[in-house]
Amino acid sequence: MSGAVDSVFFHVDLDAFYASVEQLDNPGYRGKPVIVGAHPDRRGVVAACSYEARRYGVHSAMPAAHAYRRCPHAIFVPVRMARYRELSQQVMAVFADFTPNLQQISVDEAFLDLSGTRRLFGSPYQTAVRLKQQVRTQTGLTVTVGVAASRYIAKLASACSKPDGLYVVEPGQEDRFVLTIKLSDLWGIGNKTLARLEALGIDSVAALRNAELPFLRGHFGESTGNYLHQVSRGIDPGIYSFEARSHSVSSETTFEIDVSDRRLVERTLLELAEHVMFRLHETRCSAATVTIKVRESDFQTHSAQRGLKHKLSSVDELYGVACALLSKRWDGHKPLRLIGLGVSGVERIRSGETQENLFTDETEDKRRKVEQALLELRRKRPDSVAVTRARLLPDAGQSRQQRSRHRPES
DNA sequence: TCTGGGGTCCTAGGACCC
DNA sequence: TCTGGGGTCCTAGGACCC
Repeated sequence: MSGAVDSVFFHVDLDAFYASVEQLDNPGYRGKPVIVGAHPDRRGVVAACSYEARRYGVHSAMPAAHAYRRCPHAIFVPVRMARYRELSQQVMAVFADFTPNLQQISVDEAFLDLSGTRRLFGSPYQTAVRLKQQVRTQTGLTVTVGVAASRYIAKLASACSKPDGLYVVEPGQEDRFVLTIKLSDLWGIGNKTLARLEALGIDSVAALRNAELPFLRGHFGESTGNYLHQVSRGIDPGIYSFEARSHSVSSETTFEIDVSDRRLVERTLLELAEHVMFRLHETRCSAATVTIKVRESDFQTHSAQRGLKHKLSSVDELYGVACALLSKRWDGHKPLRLIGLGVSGVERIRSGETQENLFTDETEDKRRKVEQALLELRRKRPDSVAVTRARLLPDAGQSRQQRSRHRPES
């Protein structure tokens, strides 16, 4: 498999992606501070911002109200995820012209395995220059490319040369390269770990490298200890595997004002159940573990989870489990800031798997068909209110018992 | 300053079994 | 009686990333 050919990985990152798309689509925004995310009057944070906004100290994950104080003349725009996905696909298509070994890890970044392409494309540097040009001419966007013999180092290399950058770490230089990186810029070291490291007198990559492995394992556990030991030496800890395993699907809502009205909380939970279940149907997946999450006014967050003996088959079932879990974690009075619902252990429904196996109950089977029809209808007419369940409409003042007997309309 | 939404992975304790 | 030790599964919470 390997051996003769040196590995070459690109990590390619779209610069200030959401904000750049807004500037691309709205020429009037170019050269100005653009902040994508929540409206400053409302609860929420900055999802992305242009480099012009960063000069005022604005950064992603900052509360929108805070960003407004720092940069009141900025252009605040909401997230347009569908548009970003569209452009993301165009960019990924450009990448695919360079290699079939393409690993997209989020909407705005990807790893490209370009091992063994030297004769075809020239040096990795030349290839990266051409890649940047092609993205720019075909989409109008700029990217930063990090090049290295491993994914982890390639990712660090792109991170330290943004925006519109290109950085090549030559093979064999990895351990020297990581010494130039700030400890806080190592991927996988967040604020908490940083603070704990500093409390131990470790405030640089060099200091981290001097720490013994048993010491790190003792303080941070086996996994994180190994991780810190490896990355401080420029060794790829191997976190980006291709393995297809079960995953999770979730949806959550932060209320504009904290809510203690049980009916409103349950109605929101039902909306979340619909959303999660539709996404499962859409991808022909199923799941058997349900988790709810509540966040109280003081930001204390709790969750409750239950594994089921069978795969979930309907919104009503998911909603039923969610309500049961909710009463475990919420007394029905304390104001809630957020409610969330998720499923895990999500797997593709195998094509050979008959519906009889999956849904023994005939009613369940029927219910699922209705739900799939609803999904289709929504896909064709996304704004359609007609197909919204009666329960979701305002003033659906039914008792919970009535609700549980309620069937999806057909 | 007042903290989104969508994910992944890890840890730790308790239950349960042999 | 006075009680080991290991393994696995489940659940809750936390750290981190984009």
